[in-house]
Amino acid sequence: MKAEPACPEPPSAASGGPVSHAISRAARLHRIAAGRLLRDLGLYPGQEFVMMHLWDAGPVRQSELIKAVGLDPSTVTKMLQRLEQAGHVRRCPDPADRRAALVEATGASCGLKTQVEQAWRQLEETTLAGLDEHEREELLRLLGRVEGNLCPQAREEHEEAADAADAACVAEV
Amino acid sequence: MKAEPACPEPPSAASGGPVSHAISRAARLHRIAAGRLLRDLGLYPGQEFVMMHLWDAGPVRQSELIKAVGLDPSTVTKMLQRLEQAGHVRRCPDPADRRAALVEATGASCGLKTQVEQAWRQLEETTLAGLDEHEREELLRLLGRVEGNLCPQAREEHEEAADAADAACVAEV
DNA sequence: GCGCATTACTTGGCCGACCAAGGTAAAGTT
DNA sequence: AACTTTACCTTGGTCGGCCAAGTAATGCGC
Repeated sequence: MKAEPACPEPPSAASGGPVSHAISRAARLHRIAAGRLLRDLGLYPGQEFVMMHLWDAGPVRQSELIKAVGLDPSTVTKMLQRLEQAGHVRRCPDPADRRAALVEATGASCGLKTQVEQAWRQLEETTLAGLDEHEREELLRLLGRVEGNLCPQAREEHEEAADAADAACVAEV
Repeated sequence: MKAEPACPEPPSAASGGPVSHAISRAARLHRIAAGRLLRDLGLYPGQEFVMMHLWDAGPVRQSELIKAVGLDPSTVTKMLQRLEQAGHVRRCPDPADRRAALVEATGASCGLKTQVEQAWRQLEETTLAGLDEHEREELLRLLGRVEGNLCPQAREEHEEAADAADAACVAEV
């Protein structure tokens, strides 16, 4: 055995935001689990989203892909470079717009599609084991709300209310 | 305006696992939001967990810290190197065990504590805006279940049932 | 037609995070 | 006492992911 995620027990310091902590941790474990399943397929966690979109959208402009997965453009660029090098993806310049690039999944990646979907279903089931249909829907609904709360670009008003003096601090000998 | 996370609308391809998708996306947005708040404090997302533990646990062995945050040892090592260089953390060899290292937050980092807690509270509130107390508890409970499902080290039986032939695939001209 | 903003992507840099492999010191065995 | 295992940490490499800045082509106003 190696690192053993180990499920760091009830987080002593859930002090500030218990839900925030829970989100981070659950997501990390989820990503690791996804990574394990994907690894055997030759994909790295994160790439599934790109491939999935390409598989069921066909050739698309890179900009559209970026919008679809919601990642930073630079992230997608690098990911595509690696996916291309791995043979999962092909890119060619858009004849209609010379600054744009068209991206599509290669035929070779086709076989992966089924496997990735299978893995993804398995991950879903593992993740939600022991939850009934109602709970799953509720979780989905709540996560949707969270997503909605977090993404609105309008987050200008930072509301800096930093006033409280610093309390006693241990450490520092 | 720059990238604008943009909240990529109802994910066309939520096909396989809707909840898994929701977790990934919500977590990513959450992390970005955390990053924005933390950035002004001179911390990078992820480091908060380490600092929080150090603040309310005092000097600890690195191994204990690793167990507490549940990250890979190498991740913590590098993070500590950066935190040390930034002056947030101090490390010294454990006199009782020469292979171990003791870690503690520096006095300078003390002022940060309050601010981080404040930021973390704000993040929690932003994340959960519009959810009543019952919904928050429910979300926390469900995330806890997910965490439990995902972390059990016993994930030996991979259950490879890859049999279905690959379906039709578009792309590839 | 010319200049300027927009759009589309790339490059470089930095971090968190993983895995794999290594080195050293303590604990357990024989 | 010598050997083996285990624990603790580090190094190196690779990825996803962000930001900031840069390049190139398009479109718009004039």
